[in-house]
Amino acid sequence: MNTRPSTTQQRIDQMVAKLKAHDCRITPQRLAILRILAAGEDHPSVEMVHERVKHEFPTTSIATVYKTVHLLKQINEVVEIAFPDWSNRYDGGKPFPHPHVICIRCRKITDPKLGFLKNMTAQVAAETGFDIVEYRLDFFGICADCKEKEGPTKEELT
Amino acid sequence: MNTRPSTTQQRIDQMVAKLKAHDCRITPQRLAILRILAAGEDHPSVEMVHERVKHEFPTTSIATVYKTVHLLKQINEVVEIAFPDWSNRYDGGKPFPHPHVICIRCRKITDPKLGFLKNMTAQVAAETGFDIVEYRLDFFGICADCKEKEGPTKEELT
DNA sequence: TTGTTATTGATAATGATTCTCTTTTAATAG
DNA sequence: CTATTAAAAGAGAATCATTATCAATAACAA
Ligand SMILES: [Mn+2]
Ligand SMILES: [Mn+2]
Ligand SMILES: [Zn+2]
Ligand SMILES: [Zn+2]
Repeated sequence: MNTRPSTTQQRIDQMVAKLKAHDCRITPQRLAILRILAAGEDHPSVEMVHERVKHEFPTTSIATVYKTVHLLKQINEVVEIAFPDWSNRYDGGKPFPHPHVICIRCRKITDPKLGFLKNMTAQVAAETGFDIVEYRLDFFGICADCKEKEGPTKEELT
Repeated sequence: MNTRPSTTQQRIDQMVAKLKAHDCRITPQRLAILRILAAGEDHPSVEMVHERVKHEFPTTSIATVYKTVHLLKQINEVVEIAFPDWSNRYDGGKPFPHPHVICIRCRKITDPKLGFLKNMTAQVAAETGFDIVEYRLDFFGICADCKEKEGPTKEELT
């Protein structure tokens, strides 16, 4: 039933280890935040993480969530999917650049399985003379659930 | 010398036509903003556009630039490259989704020529069940100029 | 030329994120 | 187990690019 892949626990352990390596303390709040992020899959916002953490620790400040997420970003243990129009979203399950598919209706964010990204950055580096350190690839559209709910859409460019 | 490809004038004309089709008025300020955006290549921010427009019309408000850029975005005559950390940038030369290469030192933004994006969105649509309406692909790195200025860099993740 | 109405320009408001500062607490050693 | 100390939590103010507001101005059709 509730069988999570053991990789989630492994990810938590990795994150804790990395934090300790950086002389950071493992507080109960941090551990809770970290567990939520490590689960991945749902790409929550800071506010969403805050809501969930409060179930365990009701006095948790949203500032603490912001600070923890920022810290994890610094040490490359979480990927930030930042948006100018709405809240940033986070993926602690795959802490390296990877593409995302984003529903512009319900804002669901998922990780597609794609095979054509092999040597994308190498090709760009050769073409432009840049040293590429990371990339960001987002596809925007309407998810299957939203399509079903309101029929086919014609134009809906953001 | 100053031979611009005639496509810039064509782009200006396209933008003007589209604005008229939407019952928008062509003011001198708008035309100036539009000329700057149509030139493309440099991907300016609103503030940069404002600075340049003021050479022609010194009383121009930055609000006018924001409003014009927003309008052009609505009618799909400019591509917005939005950032959470710094000012958004705009490309009026190629008003359709295309990849960008961004220097994290000097913030130069260029259009790479890439050939592997053929049926990228189709593949994602098939894989995820989404109707993909647009995408965003950014490569972040150090440009050739910046590399030269300060020697090779090891880690510089944002 | 006139009338209508979109646009301008100046300024206030917004809102997610960051900053500041005091209190609390994790981690370590004795 | 307790004391020590620096990191972290929590609360609230500050930031800043962008948006909203509104009176004054001007584009454009008649
Ligand atoms: Mn992801
Ligand atoms: Mn471009
Ligand atoms: Zn959806
Ligand atoms: Zn550079």
